[in-house]
Amino acid sequence: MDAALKALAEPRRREILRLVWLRELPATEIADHFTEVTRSAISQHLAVLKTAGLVTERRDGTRRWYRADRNEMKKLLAFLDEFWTSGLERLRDVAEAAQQDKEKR
Amino acid sequence: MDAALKALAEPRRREILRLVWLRELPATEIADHFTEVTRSAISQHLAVLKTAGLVTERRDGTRRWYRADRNEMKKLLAFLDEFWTSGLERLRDVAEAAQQDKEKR
DNA sequence: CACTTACGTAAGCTGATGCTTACAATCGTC
DNA sequence: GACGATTGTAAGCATCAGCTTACGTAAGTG
Repeated sequence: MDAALKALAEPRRREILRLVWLRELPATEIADHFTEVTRSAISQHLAVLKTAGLVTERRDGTRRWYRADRNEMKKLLAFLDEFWTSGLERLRDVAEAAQQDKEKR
Repeated sequence: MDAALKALAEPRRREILRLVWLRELPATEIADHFTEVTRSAISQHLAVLKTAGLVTERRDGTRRWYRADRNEMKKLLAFLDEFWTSGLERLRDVAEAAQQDKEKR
């Protein structure tokens, strides 16, 4: 989850994720979309996305097909959403802080 | 928005954001929550969060009070959500890719 | 006006990260 | 089995990011 967030912090990787969001693509074809960077760089980005769980790899002969693992993105959204929803839970911490304030004075 | 995502990729900054999510806190008090890092480091993290628009700063005498700007997080959630919802829009790209495939063969 | 408190910031170190240029490995084809 | 295609990977480099220490600054306090 932490890895997913870090992976998404990179614009190039977000672009890759967009490419394989709705369709499966072989590595070369993904790399072809990026004219300013080497195929090797894209390969490394794909590795990061894969270990972050954001894409899956399927081997077929000499090709490797990549596709977005939407489930991981779903988890990420849930995690960030937690910042909102579980605010109530953190009221405990607020209470503690208020107590500490009191003790300080 | 890009900056916000990068800012959130750092665990320490997420922790800070949690601290000021529901209440306003002065810089020193925020730093006190982190025993493994210097106050200076936290100050720098706060600067990052601020330029990313994730927190706001309010000066009062010698103190600076920080608080989460939930609006920015909302924008971020909307952006990530777009990965899901506007999948249809990207069908255009899929169609283009299919066309290119055809031409290749 | 000295002194303290509450902070930001400049300088420098170090490890991570994105990139390129080799090279290696695997699979299909002739 | 040689060869081209498709891909990962190792090595090296430059830049970035997080950290510390040291210093600067502005506002309260005696």
